[in-house]
Amino acid sequence: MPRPTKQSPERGSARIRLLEAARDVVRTKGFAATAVDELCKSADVTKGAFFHQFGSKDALGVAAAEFWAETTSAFFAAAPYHAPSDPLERILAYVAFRKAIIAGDLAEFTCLVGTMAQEVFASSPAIRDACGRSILGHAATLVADIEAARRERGITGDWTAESLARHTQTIIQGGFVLAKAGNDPELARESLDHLERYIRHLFHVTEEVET
Amino acid sequence: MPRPTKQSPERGSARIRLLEAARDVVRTKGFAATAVDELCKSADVTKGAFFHQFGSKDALGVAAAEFWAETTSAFFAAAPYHAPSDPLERILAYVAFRKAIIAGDLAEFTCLVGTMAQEVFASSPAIRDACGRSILGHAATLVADIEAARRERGITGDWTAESLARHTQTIIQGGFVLAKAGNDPELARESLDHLERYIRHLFHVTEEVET
DNA sequence: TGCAACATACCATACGGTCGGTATTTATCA
DNA sequence: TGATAAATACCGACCGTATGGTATGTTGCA
Repeated sequence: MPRPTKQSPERGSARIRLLEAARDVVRTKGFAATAVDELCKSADVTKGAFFHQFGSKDALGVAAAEFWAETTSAFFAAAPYHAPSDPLERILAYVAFRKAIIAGDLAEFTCLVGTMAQEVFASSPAIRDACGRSILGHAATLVADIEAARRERGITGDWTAESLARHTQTIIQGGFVLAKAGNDPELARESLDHLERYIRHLFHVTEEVET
Repeated sequence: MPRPTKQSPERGSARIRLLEAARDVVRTKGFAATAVDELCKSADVTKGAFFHQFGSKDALGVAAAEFWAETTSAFFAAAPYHAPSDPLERILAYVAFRKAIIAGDLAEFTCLVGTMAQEVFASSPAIRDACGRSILGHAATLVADIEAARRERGITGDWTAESLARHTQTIIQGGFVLAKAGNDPELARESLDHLERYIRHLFHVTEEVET
């Protein structure tokens, strides 16, 4: 419920500015190492505003995970990989898109909720669950295309569309871990190449897919 | 250089006890959220001993990552997956072994250095690099078998043994992230099933491998 | 007039780290 | 061999700061 005023047009945006600051700072330093004061400074907001908007640092964590889920789902919904008419092509375009957006600084393309989940899975169930909903919710957006591709091409096998969708997220998240540990984004990209190869294998397509 | 005495036989083990405590506590709470005092209490050691052994909390982090690298490499060197005479079978046995040891509490089977790397990749290059060496060093232990299997079976393709070895670690690390986020170890196991299927595909083996 | 949205000063505690001191082992040398 | 010096391993009280959180006041709109 932000409310801008005439004298200070920035007023009311404190919540969103804090969520954006959390997204940027926490992705870089982790949740525990990020101080509330630091977020306030980064968002140019006072501590009073912080604790007015979020009752606690934990609540900010939950809100940040939900904010992440909202913004990323909007981002991926608008992404160009949905364009192909063939569902398998859409899936492969998704993988290519995920690979393409791995660029620049590590903290810019890695995943907020994946990082937070690793840190707080035991100490803060609320944050953990919000992270889980974000990751698994995103995985769920891939299921329909996988199932459609499977039906269309008469693919059988002892795997489910849901599990393959989650597997893509496993590889993306794991790629981020390797990229951070090795300080090299290429480590994340190369695993997406393996994922693409795996998917082509599953659907018996070794070359380019034609509609 | 620990040195036990007659009066206190526990003496000298402070360093190792601290490293073991770090392994257990940091895996559960993360590095930043783990206080030095807490490690001392958990290891039944005084703060003086801590800062005598490790000049700083950061140095403890580096030592913990190196300790992890040493203990895990000994663990995997002694593991039964090396038994098969066929290299491809050894690789598949490795994947099966990684799947088998995913049991019990999340903090018991997840990876210390993967967790730490995510947290400190930007704030502590020393810890990050130690984590990177542990993960990539472990990946390197798989390369020889992958190359042997490839040679033996005349497999070609636009992928390298090194990259496939790293890909296995991507899937393991990513599986841990999903397992934590979803609070369900099965999420890690199911991705290892996909990895097994992928490897079989790569080597044109769809059923059991016979020597 | 009431209430949401701040702002500011303040607080108790927890944190990483320091420091002077002691006990025990090891190296040195007459 | 025995006295002694040097070094290692450890103890525990203390320190300055940073931290999450609170209490109280102010502003501006409905």
